[in-house]
Amino acid sequence: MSSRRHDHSDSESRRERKERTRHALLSSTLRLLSKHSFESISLREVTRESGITPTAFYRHFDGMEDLGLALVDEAFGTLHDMVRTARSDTSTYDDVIRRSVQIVVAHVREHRDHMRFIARERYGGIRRLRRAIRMELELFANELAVDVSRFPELARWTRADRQMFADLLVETVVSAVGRLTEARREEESEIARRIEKQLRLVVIGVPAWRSRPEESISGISGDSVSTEGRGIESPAK
Amino acid sequence: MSSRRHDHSDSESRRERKERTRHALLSSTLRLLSKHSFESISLREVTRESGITPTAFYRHFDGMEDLGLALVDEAFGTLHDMVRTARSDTSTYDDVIRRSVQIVVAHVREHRDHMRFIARERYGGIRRLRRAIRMELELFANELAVDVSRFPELARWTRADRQMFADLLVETVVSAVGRLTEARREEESEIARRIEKQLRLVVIGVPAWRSRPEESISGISGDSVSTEGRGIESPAK
DNA sequence: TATCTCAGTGCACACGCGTCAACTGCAGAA
DNA sequence: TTCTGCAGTTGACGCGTGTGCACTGAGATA
Repeated sequence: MSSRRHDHSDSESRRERKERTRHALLSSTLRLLSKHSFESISLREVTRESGITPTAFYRHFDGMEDLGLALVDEAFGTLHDMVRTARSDTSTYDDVIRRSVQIVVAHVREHRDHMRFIARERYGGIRRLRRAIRMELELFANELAVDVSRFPELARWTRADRQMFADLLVETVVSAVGRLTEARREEESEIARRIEKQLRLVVIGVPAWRSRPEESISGISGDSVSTEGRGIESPAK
Repeated sequence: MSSRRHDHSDSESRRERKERTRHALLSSTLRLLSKHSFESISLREVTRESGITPTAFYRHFDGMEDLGLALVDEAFGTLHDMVRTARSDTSTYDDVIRRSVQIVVAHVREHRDHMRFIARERYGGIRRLRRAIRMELELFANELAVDVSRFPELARWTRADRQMFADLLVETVVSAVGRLTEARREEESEIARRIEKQLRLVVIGVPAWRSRPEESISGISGDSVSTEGRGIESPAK
């Protein structure tokens, strides 16, 4: 793990040192992000926090936007690991939802800064960052949409409906993650409880789902049957 | 609409002129917000865009944060009007969801900048702004939670469960609003269609809902019954 | 009419910013 | 052992920033 080529290695190789500085830049930025939006963080602030001079920054990144994209990679890297774990665990628990929520909460605890970065900059001021984050989240939703086909109920759905279902789940979780990253420790379990309920409510609607004709959104079509008698009742009066 | 006190009013009163400048500051900021996060917009930029000198800014606001809070008021002002309209319309349509989505889409079209401001700065870098926006959204959710008690099914729920239900609806809509504000006109109807489906899926789960004991989140409790046989089936194998 | 109020101006200040060109010193290749 | 590549430094640049102070001029008041 330490010898490069033959040996004599004493402290650190050149590559290692560079990697260490790069990492310092990333994690300094992450730290600053707990108080400020990415766009309002300056290159100089980051280097100051990392203990290097401003100009040395360019040995690692083209500019702040480039660093931001690297941050997206990093954050989603650990996230993917998490999801892989969650998925393999899944089969051993019959309450998929509860277990998943626990895993998410644990992940937020361990990677709070990464998760905050994702939850925030998804709506942030820098286009390319927003796009990159959204794309990754869409990717998750797509995988999930395929994944849930394992359930017979959902296998009967159209692909589009499964997509919309997965999208709802992902969006709900990401919103909750956003709150979690700002919550104090003792608020976490309350948020966790609520998101678990919300997911459960969504899932519970699955067997009753019946897709509708697609073209009737514009409001011109006459079809206006409410929830088709399977859903909620009409107001008391 | 024009005479102040007796008459002679020619062009504009002092108050009117001041109000006009104030509004210019707000709407300039709103315009700048389409490309940048609030925190990264400078006071000078705003005044430049409004056609006044930087120092005149302070005749209207203490600083940018103060202006931001005024923007929250403004944005939620029009939003409240919208919701009031939506609520009164409700009784005449039996598809509440479809109608509500239409109203939201229309509102986003007409107040795109306000809605983008809300959707973005809800996760933005300035604490007080985030807090103010969240508080207003919570208020909406609370009202909605009370409102849905009109439906017999939901009247039987616990208050906490209605709250979590309203919260899910609000969160889902706000997320969609965030996407809508960035969508091109021809993408709008697709987003609208999806959010309508998502709301419908959530609502369709309502009759099947049964609340659970609250204390079992920590994962120690032995209760691990999945969806109580009412929800989704187990994986195929 | 004369006087007061106050939204907006002009100028100046100290400071933080991103980036440039020239450099230093050391790890690794020859 | 010498040479080279490159992470990091130094110092300077022109520019944008928030804010303080003294001001102006027109609308409101008396």
